[in-house]
Amino acid sequence: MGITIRDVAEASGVSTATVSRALRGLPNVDDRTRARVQRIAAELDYVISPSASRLASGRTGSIAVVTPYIARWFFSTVLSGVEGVLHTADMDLLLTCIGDHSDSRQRSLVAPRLRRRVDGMLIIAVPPADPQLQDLVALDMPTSMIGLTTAGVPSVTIDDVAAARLATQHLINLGHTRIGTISGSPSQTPFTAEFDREAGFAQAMSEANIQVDPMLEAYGHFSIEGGEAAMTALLTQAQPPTAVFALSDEMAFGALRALRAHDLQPGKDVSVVGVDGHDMAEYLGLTTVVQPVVELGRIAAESLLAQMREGAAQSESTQVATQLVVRGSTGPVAGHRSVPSKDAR
Amino acid sequence: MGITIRDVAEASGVSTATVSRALRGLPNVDDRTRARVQRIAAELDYVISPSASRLASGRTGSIAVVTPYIARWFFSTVLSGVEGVLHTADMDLLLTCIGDHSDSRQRSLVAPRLRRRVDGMLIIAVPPADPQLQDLVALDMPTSMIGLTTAGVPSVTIDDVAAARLATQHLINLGHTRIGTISGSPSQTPFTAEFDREAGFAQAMSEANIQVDPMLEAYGHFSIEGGEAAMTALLTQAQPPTAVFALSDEMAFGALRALRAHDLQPGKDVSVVGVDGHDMAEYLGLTTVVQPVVELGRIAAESLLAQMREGAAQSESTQVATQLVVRGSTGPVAGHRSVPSKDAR
DNA sequence: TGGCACCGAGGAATCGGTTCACGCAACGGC
DNA sequence: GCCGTTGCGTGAACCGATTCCTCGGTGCCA
Repeated sequence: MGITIRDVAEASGVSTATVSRALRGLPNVDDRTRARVQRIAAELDYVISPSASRLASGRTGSIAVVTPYIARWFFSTVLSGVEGVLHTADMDLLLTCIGDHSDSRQRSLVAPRLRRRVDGMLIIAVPPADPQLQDLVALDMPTSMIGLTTAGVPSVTIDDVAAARLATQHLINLGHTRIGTISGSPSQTPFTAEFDREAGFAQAMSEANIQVDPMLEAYGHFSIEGGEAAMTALLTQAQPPTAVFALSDEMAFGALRALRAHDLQPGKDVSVVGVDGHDMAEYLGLTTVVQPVVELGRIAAESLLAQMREGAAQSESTQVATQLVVRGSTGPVAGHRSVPSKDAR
Repeated sequence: MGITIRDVAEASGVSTATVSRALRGLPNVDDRTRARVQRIAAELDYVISPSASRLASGRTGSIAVVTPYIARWFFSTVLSGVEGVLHTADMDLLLTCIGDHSDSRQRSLVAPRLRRRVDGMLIIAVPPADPQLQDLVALDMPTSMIGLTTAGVPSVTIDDVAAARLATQHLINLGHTRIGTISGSPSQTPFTAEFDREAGFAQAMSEANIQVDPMLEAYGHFSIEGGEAAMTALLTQAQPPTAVFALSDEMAFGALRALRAHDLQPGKDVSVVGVDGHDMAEYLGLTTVVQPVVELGRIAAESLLAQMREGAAQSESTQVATQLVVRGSTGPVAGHRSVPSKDAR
């Protein structure tokens, strides 16, 4: 059925060893021999058997991408960046979702499955507390993490503290002092970003000597509906905030919707700022701190490949810059003269 | 280094053949023997080598998913459905993007790469005219397509003609007669869905004896910005439409935005209906024909697995039902008494 | 001219499972 | 008591590359 390396060897009158070397561009092959082998391989429509190659060499030529969600914006966008790099590097991309379809007893089956199957892993923003994460790290293979940091594992993230500060300072510069937050949830397993963004918010507030009002903290569970509910809760307070920092764009979207439902105008009656740079943020006129998500995936993939090439030597973590993009959803507090210069840093 | 099947065989005092059968649940193994082997394999922390297994058996245990986009809503959502099924079936999911990163000379490299690497393919909504598509089909392996039909290849789609009719009839029932369309583009390589949705629109119009005005056709390139531009173009006509059928939700989103920019109220001044059931449609109050996208992926994956099990025998194509979901973006034409009963079919 | 390094190439042992073709018992029916 | 099954297992031949070791030949230097 299939053409094997032996067929090519016979047809070109050399040994399989030479064919192997010729086709892979290894040295110790005469240029003319190499050319002939390549031509004959092409004529025969020879395709190498990955299984055999893997077995013999011990390398699988594939990378696992582990993610808690596939369809969510952040994750699929990262994934597209990853795929681009892996594709050009001629690596197979094995997609695995650590999700709820791994019911209780099935959980932690992901790690063993990956054992002899891939040469490296890319882990996208799994909550640090996820029990599967340890199993994965324990595999002790080249790994790079995205939007998630763990001791000893190289990672690519944004500076979430800085991003949150940027967003908060923007509101402060516009004169807001009653600033609410919409964060995830106190009970749910949090993402790394959640901690840091909360910390960044607190920092910015304390730097500006503004007291954080615990009444102005609401939980949006990182979803649109959650954000809407959270904003509604904030609006029905005795002293509602004049501005709100949502820890994610999706929650900010929900907040915008809640405002509309209350006949309030974003950026005028209440300001809303998010973090993420979601595709729809521009569409909805949301001011947000944009992170280069595709880039995150690309860098992590490149870094993983480098790590695999150079050996475990260079395991550095990277932080990518973010950028505040001001749109209509934020504006000066009533009766305040804005200080736009401060935002431009 | 690694524990091999031989180690397990020695430790349990049986041959490798028996270990292989015992661990894979094949017959001709005594229950007690099987239990012992399983226990010892677990104790030794034995993990089978996929490469060796693949080489020997000829099966790869992996499925390629080929898609033109990863980050776009439809594609990532389908993908998540696919992943769920493949994961539970214990199949590896190889993700490949047929994209622009395959520059001219690199193109069509996707198909040969897949040759001896996977047991089957899932192809998501590649434009039928894409030259790579033929190469893939020519591979002649178990395949299932999603949102795309090709002769001889089983596929899972919605009835796009019916979906478009549903959307159009909804507008007609509301009394609209000047109905515009926002479709892809006359020049761009079209998706299968594009043809059918246009056809469905035309059908519904002719059934209602409404003349289609060629002036009311605009091109939105299946993007938000495109949809916005298209709607703007429609609005600046001498006789703008009172309702618009957008061939995709994303274009409909753009249309809504254009309406807002012109201070027109969706569902009151101009009605807009889309097709897709995009996540954000509910958020934006868009009336749309919802297709069960995750389900599409699931069904296609299941069908592919069945096809691989039963041999090429049952290669049926499936059409999944859609549903009109009415929201605020559509409403009766000024001075019309709506006939809601007709929508309920 | 002898010795050495190097280049191009071949032989053959792996890599770690799968599976085919049997072997050996025990068992049941006639 | 004999023979045909049936159930469990074993041996060993693959699967199709990779790669280590070896080897002949050539050019270069001493």
